[in-house]
Amino acid sequence: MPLRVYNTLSRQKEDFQTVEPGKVSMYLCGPTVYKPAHIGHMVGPVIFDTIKRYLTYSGYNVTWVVNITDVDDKLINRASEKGVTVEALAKQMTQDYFDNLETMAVEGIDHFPYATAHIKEMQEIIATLLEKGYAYPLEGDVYFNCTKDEDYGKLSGRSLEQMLAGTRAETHGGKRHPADFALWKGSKPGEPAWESPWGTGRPGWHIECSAMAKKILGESIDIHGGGLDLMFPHHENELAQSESCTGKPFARYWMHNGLMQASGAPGKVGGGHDKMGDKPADLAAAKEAQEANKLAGSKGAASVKELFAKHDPETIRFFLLATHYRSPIDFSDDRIAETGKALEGFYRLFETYERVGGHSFYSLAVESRRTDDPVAGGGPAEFFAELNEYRRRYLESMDDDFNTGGAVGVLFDLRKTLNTFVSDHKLDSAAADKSKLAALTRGMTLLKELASILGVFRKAKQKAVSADDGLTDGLMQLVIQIRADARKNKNFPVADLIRNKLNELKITLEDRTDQTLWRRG
RNA sequence: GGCUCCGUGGCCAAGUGGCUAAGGCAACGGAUUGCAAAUCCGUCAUCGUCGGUUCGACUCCGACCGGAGCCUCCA
Repeated sequence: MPLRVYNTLSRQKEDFQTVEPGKVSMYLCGPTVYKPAHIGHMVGPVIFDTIKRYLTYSGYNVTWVVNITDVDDKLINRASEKGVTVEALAKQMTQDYFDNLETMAVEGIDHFPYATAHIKEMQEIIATLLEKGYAYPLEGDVYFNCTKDEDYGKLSGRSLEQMLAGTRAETHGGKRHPADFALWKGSKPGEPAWESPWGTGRPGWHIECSAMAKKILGESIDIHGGGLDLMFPHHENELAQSESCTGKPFARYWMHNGLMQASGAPGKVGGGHDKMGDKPADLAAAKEAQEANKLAGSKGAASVKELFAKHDPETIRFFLLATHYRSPIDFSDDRIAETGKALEGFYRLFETYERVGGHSFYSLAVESRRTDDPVAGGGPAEFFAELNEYRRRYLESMDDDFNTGGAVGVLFDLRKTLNTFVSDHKLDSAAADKSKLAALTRGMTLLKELASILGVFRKAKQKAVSADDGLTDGLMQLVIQIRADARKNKNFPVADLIRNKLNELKITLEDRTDQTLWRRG
């Protein structure tokens, strides 16, 4: 079955066909670097990182661009609030963003173009648009002429008439149509500014992406991604500018990820308000309620760094991928903690494998490209049949518009099968039939291969390293030894006392047939 | 008011015009264990409501109810 991708433009899944065979160009709208990233900012990168991993696995050569918006009203305002230069703030926040991406195992981004480094390219597009009559200057600004663009609104499904009806005040008096948006803004004193044929100023928001995508990826790209909130006006405008400029389709597939929502956010009164409607009072109340629901204004807005202190980044990544990318996700600590529990079983399996197989799960070498060769090896045929079925189901899910939620389910099935294999063949004991080991290794390798596509289980988790670690381990071995003696002598009250006290210290003991294991938590 | 979208077991969540509607968390029963832990086996849904289309719908259409996002430079 071929890969199918949901295209916002057509509102349906389409067969995936690239502009150039074998190559994929992908553009994702990046952050405005004015404050530390919150979890919502990680959703797009994690999802598109996974998409890139899967496309690469499927044999495509992918080039992925994420822009950095380092000139913008919010940035200017915040810099002046904090008394630092726009440049310094942007640099600091960009670094924060990069750090977070690394922590989240987002590794596939090939280019991070900066808006301020592409002013010339933006001006070229604006000049072309002016030349073709798609733009007009107005008092030091330059506006895009929506009326001139016949299919304006095709991405978000809005018509100019509808927008006319829905628009309220605050539009620049001289604009020809309220929907017209700024390509170039004349600058006020003290703001970052560049020379231009239309006076000193800075670019409008939308033009950046058009210019950088065009420069790095070309006039027609394969995938343009972003949060659902960017569909209108940002993507709509980007699309309008780019296509009006080049006369070519800008992006084949527009992909929008669902937004993270803070569940249980204060003021989540939902429902009671008739949206933006009638009376000004209601309007204010509705707006307030809406603000409260926004991630940025609620407890979910804790910076990702704060979140990393509470949850393993791998758990967070898994949590994001357990739901379909187009669905909204309710964020809450409990939910992530639940995902953490679900992952425990995998880590336990990896430990078991290391004990049984003699080497680390993480050191297994996996296929980096998709192959049609059946998973095979010496051992029970039913076992291999199951492995093949899991791989088929996994790939089928991913081929269906990157259904990571379905793929995650397969991972859990595979885990169960591997655990069953270990327990059926008593591999986790001294009397293990070592000939079954190769089969287990093949299964573990498949698990690693499939998990790698999601960008999880790729590296051993960093253990909390501290100066006393050697001491702790030594002490634990001593305690375990003492308890083993007690158990041997049927002195269970002492053995249980030790175990219970350790539990209170958040240490869990696991008595196996030939040894006792311990772990924190 | 306009434009998108969603409503699956206690919670989260995948999915399909027709075999027994994935999986996770929680719960319960059992195996295992000195007792636990871990693991395994088993139990746990008719898919918001009402109509319609169809031989047949949870899956298509309509209405209604409930929820979300956007229309106002949040990813």
